[in-house]
Amino acid sequence: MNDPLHQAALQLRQHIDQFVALSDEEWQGLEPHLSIVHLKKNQFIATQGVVAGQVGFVLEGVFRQFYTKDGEERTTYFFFDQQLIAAYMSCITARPSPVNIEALSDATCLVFPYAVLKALFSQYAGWQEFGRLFAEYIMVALEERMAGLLMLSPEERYLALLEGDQRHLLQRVPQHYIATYLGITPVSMSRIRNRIIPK
Amino acid sequence: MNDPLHQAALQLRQHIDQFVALSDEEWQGLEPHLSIVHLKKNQFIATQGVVAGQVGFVLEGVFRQFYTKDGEERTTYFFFDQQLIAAYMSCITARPSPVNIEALSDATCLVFPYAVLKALFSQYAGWQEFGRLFAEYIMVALEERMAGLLMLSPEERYLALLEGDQRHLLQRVPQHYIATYLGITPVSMSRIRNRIIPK
DNA sequence: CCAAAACGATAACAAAAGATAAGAAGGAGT
DNA sequence: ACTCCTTCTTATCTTTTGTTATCGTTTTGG
Repeated sequence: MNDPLHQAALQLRQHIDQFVALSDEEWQGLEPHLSIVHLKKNQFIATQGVVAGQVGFVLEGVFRQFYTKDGEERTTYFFFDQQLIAAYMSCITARPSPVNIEALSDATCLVFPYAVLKALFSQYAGWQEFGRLFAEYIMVALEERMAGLLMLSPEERYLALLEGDQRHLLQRVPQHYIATYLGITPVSMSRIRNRIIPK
Repeated sequence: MNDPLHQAALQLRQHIDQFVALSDEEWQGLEPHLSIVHLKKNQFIATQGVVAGQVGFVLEGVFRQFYTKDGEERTTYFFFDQQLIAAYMSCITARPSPVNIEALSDATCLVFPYAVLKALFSQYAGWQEFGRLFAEYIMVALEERMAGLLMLSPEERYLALLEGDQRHLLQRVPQHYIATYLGITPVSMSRIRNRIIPK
């Protein structure tokens, strides 16, 4: 019995159960394909221009997903413990990933091939439903993110971050990454902080 | 036989077939619940604060989806012929819609209750798969939209619109709606146009 | 057919953000 | 303990965008 792997697998199953309750048989479709990967700080688990084929589940560590353009980086998401992580657009479309995903700390992930998940979608009703619910979940998150970028000023976005579910993010991630996450420069964010805090 | 309704239903089926090939039986699960709705210009089919329950399919007309905040409007999407249309986030989450959807012209839609679709999801594998693929489709579109807002300057966003799949949009929609779609003011967009066109 | 409203361009000014550079503070690794 | 690198702040200058208002033009509705 591979104990740490099994332990991790249980955590993943628990996470997936928040979307759908899988039968043991359905779960057995995935479990044999799981493995554990250790990553060092600054290591990439997805690279721009490369078709992504792996899905991960963060056991420990912090990650950022970001675009680059003309040497500039814009962070689109942060990933923490107990979260599924993947260049999901690339998996779905089977096209080269537009984004990179980088570990911001030493990290441990459970990983499995997207191809396995895709096969499970067509094989088991439970997995197919998970696929829908998971996509819907991401969709809602993206909609809210887009609405924030479209509706709020940089200052309002920073305030929203301070007061939102993601508050913990500020303690665990360098500020210049957060700045690009908010669609502004680190310098500008520093000014905003200055404008806000005194009040 | 209700001919115009049946004709419209065929169009919808054809559209859905682009995601999955439904069996006749699966299709029959939806068809009886379809009806046709005529809308006048400026009429709303979804309203901020109200839980959305209907899904539509545009047979004719143009729609915009927009947020309001402090009396200001920001357009998040435009809908045209042969597209599914709904305050989908609200349907999925069963929470009050954050957005309005308004007809920009007189319009005709095929409509059905989301509850029917939801029931079909759990009843038929084909519909469940459609649910996943449709959510993934929207997800990819939202990701690209978010990336545009995060990575591109207003001018680049306008250029991207000029050269993108949505080019036709410019002919069919008033410019001040497009401006808020790009996350800028109409005045600013007018300046951008001036800066661009001479070249 | 006419009056009112909507639309788009433009100008002038204010506010905000970007670019760049310099410097302080803290950590990591040797 | 020391150096180097990263992170963050601050200052200056420039550019862009927002705001407000005005003015033709077009569209709409009565």
